[in-house]
Amino acid sequence: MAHSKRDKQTTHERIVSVAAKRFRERGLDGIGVADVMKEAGVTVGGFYKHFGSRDELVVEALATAFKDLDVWEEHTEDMVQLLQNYLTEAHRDAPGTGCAMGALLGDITRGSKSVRALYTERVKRSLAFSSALLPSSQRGDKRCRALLILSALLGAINLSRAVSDPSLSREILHGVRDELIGLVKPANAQASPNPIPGL
Amino acid sequence: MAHSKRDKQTTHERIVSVAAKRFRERGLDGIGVADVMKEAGVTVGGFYKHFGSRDELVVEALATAFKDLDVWEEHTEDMVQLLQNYLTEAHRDAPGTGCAMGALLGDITRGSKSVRALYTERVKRSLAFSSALLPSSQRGDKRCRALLILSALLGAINLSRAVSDPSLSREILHGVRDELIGLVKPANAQASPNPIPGL
DNA sequence: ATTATCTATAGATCTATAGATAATGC
DNA sequence: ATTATCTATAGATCTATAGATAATGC
Repeated sequence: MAHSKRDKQTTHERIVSVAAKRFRERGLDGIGVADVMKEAGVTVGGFYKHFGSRDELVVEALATAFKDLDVWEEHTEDMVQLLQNYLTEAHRDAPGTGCAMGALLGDITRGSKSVRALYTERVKRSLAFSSALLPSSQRGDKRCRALLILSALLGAINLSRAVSDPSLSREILHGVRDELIGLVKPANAQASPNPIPGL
Repeated sequence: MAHSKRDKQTTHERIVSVAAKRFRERGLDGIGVADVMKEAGVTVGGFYKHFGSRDELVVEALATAFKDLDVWEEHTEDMVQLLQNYLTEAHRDAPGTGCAMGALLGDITRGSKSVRALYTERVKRSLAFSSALLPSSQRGDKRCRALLILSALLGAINLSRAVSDPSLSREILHGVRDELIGLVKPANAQASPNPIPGL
């Protein structure tokens, strides 16, 4: 026990990293500080030397979880690729390392002011990112299209995790994915603004 | 104290009714049995004469909350009407009496087997209902379109409740609503398979 | 001397149970 | 006599704090 200042920082990072994972898996109320500390390899007593309150950990963990989204966006080149990566069984089954906006969607409403503010900023960033990925020739407003896509992605990943029927879960992921791809794809014959006669 | 069998039944219904409202507002873990009993006008000690466990109350309350959806569906004549009623600020601000699929979306994943099974059945009913409302001439699969609409509705209502910026919240509701209406509308010039001349 | 972490526990909250009380209903 | 509800509490869990311990770092 009683290590250096440098060690304290890595301990702190370990605590936040464990929390960022477990909160996404079990919800913001789904794991207590004692269990987080234990999984980080320390005991509960030191917690308040690291955080002023439990909610401070929640805020830090949320910020850390959002970093995964920044990385995700950096590796995303177009909207179809984003849709194909987001709506997968692998993502559905790994909420702890997946999209925190999705994993915590339902928890945020009941969260603290700071938690909601942080989440709100992340939503704004995602909307800006999605808008920028959409083709400018798209009919209608790019902003509204981005709002629809974000809502559908968050709804579908949550729904696919909620239902207990595996084949329905798969159907949700693939159905919504294909439907959204159909909306953003450079529009083949079917959906052209100038319909080709006979189709 | 100590009323008739008839009174027990109405007490039971009052407990479930309070729970159906509060669970939607605060989540399945957001209110304890003591507070539910108190709001129903009884004390906590009688709880286990009404329910075998807390989870039994959750299941009954969920079933009761879903009855509001049955009523909603009965009063819904077309998809545009459904979208216009669902994605409103009034609905966003009244989760306790609103759509339970939306209010509890994020909680179900961590719910009991019975809770998830009940939720899953309700999702299946909603998908069948939405499919039936869609015009059969719609390009693409009606089933996939219904999956997209349900995901977008649940995602948007949750997102509008989560964000702390009121104007963003409004934008989500109205943007997704208009975008979905654009997808299902008997299609003006842009996307109609059988465009009516002059419309 | 300071401090990072430890053991121990206070105090709040929650589910579930035990036993008492006062009506109902054969 | 049965039973619907009551008061009271056991036992588990959780956040937060107090004080001890054993390293670090001036």
